[in-house]
Amino acid sequence: MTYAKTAAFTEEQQYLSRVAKALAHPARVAIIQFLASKQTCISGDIAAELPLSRTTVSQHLQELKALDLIRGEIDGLTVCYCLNTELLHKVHQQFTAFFIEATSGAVCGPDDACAC
Amino acid sequence: MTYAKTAAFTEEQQYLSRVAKALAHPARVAIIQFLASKQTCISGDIAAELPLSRTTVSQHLQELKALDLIRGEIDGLTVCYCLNTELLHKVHQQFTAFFIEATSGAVCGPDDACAC
DNA sequence: ACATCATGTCGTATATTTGCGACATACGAC
DNA sequence: GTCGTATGTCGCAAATATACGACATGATGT
Repeated sequence: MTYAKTAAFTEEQQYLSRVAKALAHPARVAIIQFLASKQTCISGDIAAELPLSRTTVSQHLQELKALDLIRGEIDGLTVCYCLNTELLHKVHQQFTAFFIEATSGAVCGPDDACAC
Repeated sequence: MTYAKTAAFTEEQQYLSRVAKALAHPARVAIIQFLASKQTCISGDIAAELPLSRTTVSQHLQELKALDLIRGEIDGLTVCYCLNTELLHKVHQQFTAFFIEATSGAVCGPDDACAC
């Protein structure tokens, strides 16, 4: 991303944007929703469900795994992916805090009406 | 992003990922927080607060404006940016729904323990 | 050991993002 | 009108992301 001056931003801002980037692709959103829809963890069936090649899905999985949003357990021949619900809960709280901070001000009206 | 088969994903997944991409950069998170911190809307002071050139900040503002997350009112010589709190509230609800869906399953334990 | 199946990794082509300088535009003061 | 200020737009270079074929790895069955 050419984050020239990354150090100039808050840790909170950087983490929030990293997680947001993880969700910044419909395939990754779909992967998380798919894992959530199955009560039991699923392996490479994920690739079969998405309109992408195994390679691409694998890369998306690695990105989600890099943030520890999902976990992968090797079960013999297949790999068992599942959501890290604890971390997802924390991330949810952080996003909520951000949105509450952003919506509490209530500066703009529905149409326009800037309070300047 | 080379969204080869974008049509293959849900509208919900696409919108969620678009908003996530808007938050996928610390500068844009910082911009939203900055606008939220000021009770009154601020113009190009945003550029002065960030370690980026006016040009770059302007581009980030355009990206946020493209999603209608922020609004810009021209006030003579300066432009008055403010948050679209209504939309932000809706987006917050959508994110919350997504995270609740993702965390309700509770598949993985804290350490590992896949239920496969 | 060997063949087979499920995954992951590497290399690569294309598309997008990021950042900024240079220019264009628009308003207000004179 | 002219000048100075505040923004936005264009164009370019470098960094990332995206997608996938080809190959490597690792476990299972015979």
